Amino acid sequence: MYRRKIPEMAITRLSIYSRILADIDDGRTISSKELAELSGHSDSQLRRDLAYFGQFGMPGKGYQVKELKRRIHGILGIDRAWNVALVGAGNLGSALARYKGFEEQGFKIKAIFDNNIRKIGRTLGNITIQDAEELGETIKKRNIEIAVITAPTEAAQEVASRLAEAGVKAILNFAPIRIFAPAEVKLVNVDLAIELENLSYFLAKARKGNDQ
Amino acid sequence: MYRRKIPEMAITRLSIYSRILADIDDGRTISSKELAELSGHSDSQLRRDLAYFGQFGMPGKGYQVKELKRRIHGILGIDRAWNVALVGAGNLGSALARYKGFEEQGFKIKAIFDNNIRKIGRTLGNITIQDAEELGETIKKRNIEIAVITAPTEAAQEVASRLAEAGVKAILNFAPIRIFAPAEVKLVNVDLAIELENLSYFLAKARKGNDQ
DNA sequence: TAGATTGTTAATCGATTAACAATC
DNA sequence: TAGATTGTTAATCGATTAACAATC
Repeated sequence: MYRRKIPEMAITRLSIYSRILADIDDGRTISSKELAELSGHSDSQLRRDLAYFGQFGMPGKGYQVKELKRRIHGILGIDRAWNVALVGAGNLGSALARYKGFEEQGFKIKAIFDNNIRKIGRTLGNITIQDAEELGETIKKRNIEIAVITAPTEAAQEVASRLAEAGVKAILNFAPIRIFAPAEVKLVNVDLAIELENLSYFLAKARKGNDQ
Repeated sequence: MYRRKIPEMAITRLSIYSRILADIDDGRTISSKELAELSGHSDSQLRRDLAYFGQFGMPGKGYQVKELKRRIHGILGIDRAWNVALVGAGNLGSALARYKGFEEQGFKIKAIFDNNIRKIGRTLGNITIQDAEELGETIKKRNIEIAVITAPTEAAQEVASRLAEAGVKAILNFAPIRIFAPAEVKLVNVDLAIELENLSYFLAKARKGNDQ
């Protein structure tokens, strides 16, 4: 086992392997070749990705599916539940609050905040929307470590700062703006406009007659 | 101007530069150093990203903001409007349909499909939800080139195949599954669970006492 | 002209792939 | 044992960074 800097993409791929493994029987073994093909990567890369974290397989046999799942879940931190707060109960926030997939993966929404007086007190997926003023106190009280920002662009930085101050350790930001957080807070951005622009770039390029 | 393979990340960064430039006055010039700082990259990288597409600046002066915006918009294909279809009018689909940001960037939702009889005929952000059966015909009739899949996981591959067959050129897939499309269809996946798992990986690592 | 800043090359860095000895 | 497949090294590939001649 040798630990260097681990490429972020390797973590993303571990999530993908884990997704594929979920549909595979615990009792059997699987080779790096088979699992790699199912997930759209090379066997070489899969073995390399796993090697960052130790030895998992049996030469000549492959990987014990049950054990491999367990190890990958441990690495990804999804062998336990995480408490999550959602800030911003607009369209996207509401959709995420109702999305079953999070709960299934162990991400439990424990608080939802908004500053719109008409939304405060209503419930969303059986969580009561709270006044954003209560953010700091609630986050501490409910041991919330992950926050999802679905607030409007103008409010995003202020929200991020307050989340960091309240002790949140990781932020998933959907506001289309660069936000700053202390170095100890892990920040990931999901920007839907950027994804669409990626598509339109390819379309425009194809139109101009370049080689894909 | 020299054209090699252009890193996908360079395109993502162009979107970010474009976002920053939107708030900057058309009349002035801006140096690679200033724009790079505002967007969180290096000046060297910014010049490199632009260089893939030609010469934009004036040595000694910097870039004319108005012209730079125009060129980047052209590269990204956001100097025109694109017709978009949304497949799946559930929570996420509804949120995206109501999201103003798309329209502003020139991504115009021209059709929404679902196969739930109770949803068909209702409207979402002034588009009438249509029966998914009408997908092929409608896509052709309305010149839709981009589709967004917000259908359930089980339906995603079938939807993608029908979209490709109908002539869609690019697909943004929100279903947490690997889908296949013909090589000429550009496919981008946005997977919320993977993003959250990226966060939990870092949290779990920090817990185990490793260096961030 | 002197100062500033580009566009581009060459050097560096990091990630992926190929190959294979070790091992079941 | 023969065949299969791992874990890891070395080679390759690609992206980022540093440096600077060209230019305004």
